Amino acid sequence: MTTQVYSRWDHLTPVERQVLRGVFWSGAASRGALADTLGFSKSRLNAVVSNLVVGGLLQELGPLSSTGGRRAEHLALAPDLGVLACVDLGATSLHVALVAPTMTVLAERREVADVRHGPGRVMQRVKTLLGDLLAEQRLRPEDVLAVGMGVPGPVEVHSGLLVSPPIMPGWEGFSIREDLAGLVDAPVLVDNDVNVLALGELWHARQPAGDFLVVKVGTGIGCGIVSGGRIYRGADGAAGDVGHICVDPLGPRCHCGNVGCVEAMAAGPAVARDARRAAEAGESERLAEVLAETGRLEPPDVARAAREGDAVALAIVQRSGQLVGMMLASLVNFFNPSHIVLTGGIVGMGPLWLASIRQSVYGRSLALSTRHIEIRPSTLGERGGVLGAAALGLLGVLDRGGRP
Amino acid sequence: MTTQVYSRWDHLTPVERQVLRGVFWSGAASRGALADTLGFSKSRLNAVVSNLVVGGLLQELGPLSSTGGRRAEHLALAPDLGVLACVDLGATSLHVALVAPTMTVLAERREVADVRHGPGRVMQRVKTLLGDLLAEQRLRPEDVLAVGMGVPGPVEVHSGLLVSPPIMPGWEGFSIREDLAGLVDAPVLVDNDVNVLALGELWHARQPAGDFLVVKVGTGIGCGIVSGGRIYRGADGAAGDVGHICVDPLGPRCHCGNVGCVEAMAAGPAVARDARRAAEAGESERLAEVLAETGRLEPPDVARAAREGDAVALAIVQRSGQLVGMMLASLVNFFNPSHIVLTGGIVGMGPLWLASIRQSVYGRSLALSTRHIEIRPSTLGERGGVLGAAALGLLGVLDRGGRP
DNA sequence: CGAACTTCGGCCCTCAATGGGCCGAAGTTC
DNA sequence: GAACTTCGGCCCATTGAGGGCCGAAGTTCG
Repeated sequence: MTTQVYSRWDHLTPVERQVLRGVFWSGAASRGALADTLGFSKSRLNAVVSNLVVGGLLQELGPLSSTGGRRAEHLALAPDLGVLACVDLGATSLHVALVAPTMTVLAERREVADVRHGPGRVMQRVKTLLGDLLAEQRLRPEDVLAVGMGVPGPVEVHSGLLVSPPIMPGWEGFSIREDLAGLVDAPVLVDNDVNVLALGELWHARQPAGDFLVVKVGTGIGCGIVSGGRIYRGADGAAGDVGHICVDPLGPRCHCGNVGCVEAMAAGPAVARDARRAAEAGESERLAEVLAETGRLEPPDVARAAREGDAVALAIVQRSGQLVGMMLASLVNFFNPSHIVLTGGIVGMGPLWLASIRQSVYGRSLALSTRHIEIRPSTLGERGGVLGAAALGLLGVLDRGGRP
Repeated sequence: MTTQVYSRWDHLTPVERQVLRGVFWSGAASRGALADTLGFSKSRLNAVVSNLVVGGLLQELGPLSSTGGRRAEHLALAPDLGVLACVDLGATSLHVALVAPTMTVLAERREVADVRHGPGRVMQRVKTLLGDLLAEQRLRPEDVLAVGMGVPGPVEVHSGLLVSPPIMPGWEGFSIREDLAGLVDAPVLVDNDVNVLALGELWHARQPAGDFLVVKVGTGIGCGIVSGGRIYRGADGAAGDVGHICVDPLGPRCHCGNVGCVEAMAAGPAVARDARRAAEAGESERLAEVLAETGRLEPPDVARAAREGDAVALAIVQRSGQLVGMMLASLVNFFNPSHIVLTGGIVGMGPLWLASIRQSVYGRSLALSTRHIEIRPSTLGERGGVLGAAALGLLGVLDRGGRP
């Protein structure tokens, strides 16, 4: 496995890419199923597949279970193709992983980070961690097939440049692609973190189809949009910036300059702020205790207090859910998604918060169809980011040969 | 031109359909331009085109202007293919037209209608008007290539059935397709009126691409969504139902059961209601005069009073614009459209209303990109509906052979 | 005013790829 | 154990795609 790997991907024909995408999406694919899915004749498909098997891009994993006749051969992306280097950068966290083309996490590192420290310090950690993981897996930089990375701000996907990230001062115009070029000689795909999460959910659904939303509520609030099975980025790549949707014309002023932004009223910092205020004002003994004992009061602490019966904490949790739900109700009426996936640190607040969101959304969704919309936490959990980044990197190579 | 026309369309190959779609979208197309657009070699394209010309589906309209060498032949859809029967049904209006495949309106009728009279009475008028127009143009029912129709409520596009239309009692489950089957033996394509308007705008932009919104403000408020150059309908076909987005948690109760719906506070009836209230309360002499003189007080009347300096009328117009703008601001943050097209009766209120909308949207759009979003009235004017319906019918035939 | 250059459309010919048919292998259901 | 299904591999005729070439029609120079 040398640099030839990269060039091998680079010289794939469009049809070969199409077949590999088919294998990626279908998961456990046989030749027959692929031919049906892609609308190929079995001759054509077989010609392409055998070529890819010989070339080492596809592997046969033995027979699948029978459906009444001879068992089909299980096709999968070859693991010795290389690995996907995946980075999930949050506002306050960094998650780096190596993922096989079969979407298995081979190794990972998670640590606290702060994007406000600027690209220099953060990217240094990214490179160090990636290097450590590669060494741990006895892999060389040439073995990296593609790099996928999610960042907590808008990205000009084509160039991979960050554009005016409000919570990422100092990153404006920074080229992650260029920065990582020294580490690995592979395509670098960068996108907004919610888009990356949405891609992860899309992969998890095992089909490049559907219309749904992935909403991340943490330090800020963002939304990944899947329309027709594809990530929707909007006319300028700024779609999904829902944190500054107004949910209360009489609400408090947000740092963006407007009033009543949902992010300023219901995201993590707002919950923490309200809880601290209640604790300090003596409105809630329970919250005051936690603050005194631990010195901090984070959303999960507030949720715990609410579950344990603290009325003030419960009101704060419900208020947050209600406001997020109001925003989501607008989106549901407009976009009519089949479901909404919730992620981000604040989802750790648990079922009370979720119930408030649901109540708020269902109460404001009038159409029969939208009344049954499913609102659930991500099943991918904390690995959603790196898995999405893996899908981003892999699809970047399969869609366009890594040229974003 | 007999029923063979329909069967001729029905037996087109996918490639032929693709070329015809290319001609439809490009407007004034030459062979070379088409080959480039579609990614065909000139041999391939020429083979298909000559076939279509011989078959009478395409026509050559003489040479285009030169670009430095021999002039290209102007290709267009043949007008003797048949006509598109187009119906634009509003909540209170009916617009029927015959349109040539080249998107020229051949004949039209417009009249007042009320969908609440139920499908029987309304569809009778539709059929009568279509029959009149056909007779006037000396066309037979067999000459109708397809029927396109927009209705003011959600439609299950595949079956052509109306689903739970709030302002269309009695239409639930009514099949327009079946109803019109007796009149013409051609594909019948039915969609929500805003989706039809969006299709009209898409055609007017001369390219099946882009991400934008078409917002209709009249009796209700609806929104047609164009995503990636295609009409986006959502998971259940209910997307764009923005009339019941909440813009004021303390607002008045809407007939839908919630409070603060933008439709209940800013659409035509709300403006009329506020104006009448102000007139009757003696707050505005000007409005009271109009009401006394004409016995009515419609949004355009209010706008006229505002332009003539009436402060109360101005406040009503601005309030409506402000509320619509607040809703649009949410959509802009979420969807990041390149522009927003406004249609519907209330657009007749003019520049004062538009200015309020713009001010409200720009004030709440924080991203640099979304600050420059263009908000403008439809350039298609009152014909937007039937032109969109024509595009719906024609594309229905070109996309899927009329099988919706 | 004419020669050189461009652009366009039609035609032909070669080459490749596509799809269908056929067969043997491997399982399942009686 | 026989009949039926399903799958993969192979072959081969046929189609259809692409490139090249030429003539026609215009434009831009000298």
